[in-house]
Amino acid sequence: MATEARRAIGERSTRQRTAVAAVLQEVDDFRSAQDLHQMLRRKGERVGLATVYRSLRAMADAGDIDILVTADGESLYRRCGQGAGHHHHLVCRGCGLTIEISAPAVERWASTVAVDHGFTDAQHTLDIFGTCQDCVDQEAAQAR
Amino acid sequence: MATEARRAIGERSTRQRTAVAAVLQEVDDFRSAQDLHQMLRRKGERVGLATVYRSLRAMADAGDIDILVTADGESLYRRCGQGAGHHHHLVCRGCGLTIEISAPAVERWASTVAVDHGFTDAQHTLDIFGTCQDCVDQEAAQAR
DNA sequence: GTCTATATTGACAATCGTTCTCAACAATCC
DNA sequence: GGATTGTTGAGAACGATTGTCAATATAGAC
Repeated sequence: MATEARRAIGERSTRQRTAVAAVLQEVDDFRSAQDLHQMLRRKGERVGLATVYRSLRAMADAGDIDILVTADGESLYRRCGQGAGHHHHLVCRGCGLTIEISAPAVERWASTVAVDHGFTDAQHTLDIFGTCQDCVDQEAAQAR
Repeated sequence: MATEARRAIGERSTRQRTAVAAVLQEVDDFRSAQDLHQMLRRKGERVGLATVYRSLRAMADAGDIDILVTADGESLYRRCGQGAGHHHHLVCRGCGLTIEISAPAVERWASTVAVDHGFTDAQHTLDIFGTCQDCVDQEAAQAR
């Protein structure tokens, strides 16, 4: 019987978990779990969908990846700068291009707002969505 | 055959739609569609779940209510200050207490960030979650 | 008020992303 | 090698949301 505390998920290194981490390294933008599962299949990696979800959740809990919930409730995942700490995202609606943004001033503002209203343990979400230059150009080309 | 353009949903005023709007007036915080449906039933109003969803979507499209998507993908709805324009929320994780916040400086910042990176048609989401004073007090009382 | 056109409703099926179940499996430690 | 136990996979289950379509109610014309 173990005297140590219960181990967190992600203790063992397995082929599947390595594969999920690897495929996340290949893309720069946010992808859904289903997308990532498809990518793994195409690469010939045989990983169950449930395992993809479990691995992603474990990585998110460990702070190794970012999660972004879309307006229709789907969760998107993306690796983030190791140890980059808290940051936000500028995401292209067309191609998914994602740019990480730091905004210390906004952090301070959010913190102040919370304190001013008597709130403690404050966290916040902040993401900007738009259309990047490339996608604007493409749309213009297609409209022709 | 009508020569006019297709009418938007929400053209007619019905008992059901009035009921959904009324129940939204009774609460100050964000509620799920399922919650609101339950509240209607308890009040004796017989409104189908699908109709609740349709009404909420119509109101959201008209800009009469706010939508907030939780981390687990559920959509929450709340009436918002009529014509208050764009604003953000400070939400209590414990009781759901919601405070509307305006932050012109943040609006400008977000807009600038988007433009600087060549993004157009930018929108953003920004919400702060924390624990309000009342909930902190309650937790402290229970821990005793 | 009556009539008509049609927007709206409701019950239920269908969809979709995500989580659960549990027997089979494999990583780690001895 | 063998035991222990975290992990996996297939499919079922789940929950929120949307689609379907006949029945109904509303707004405006008469």
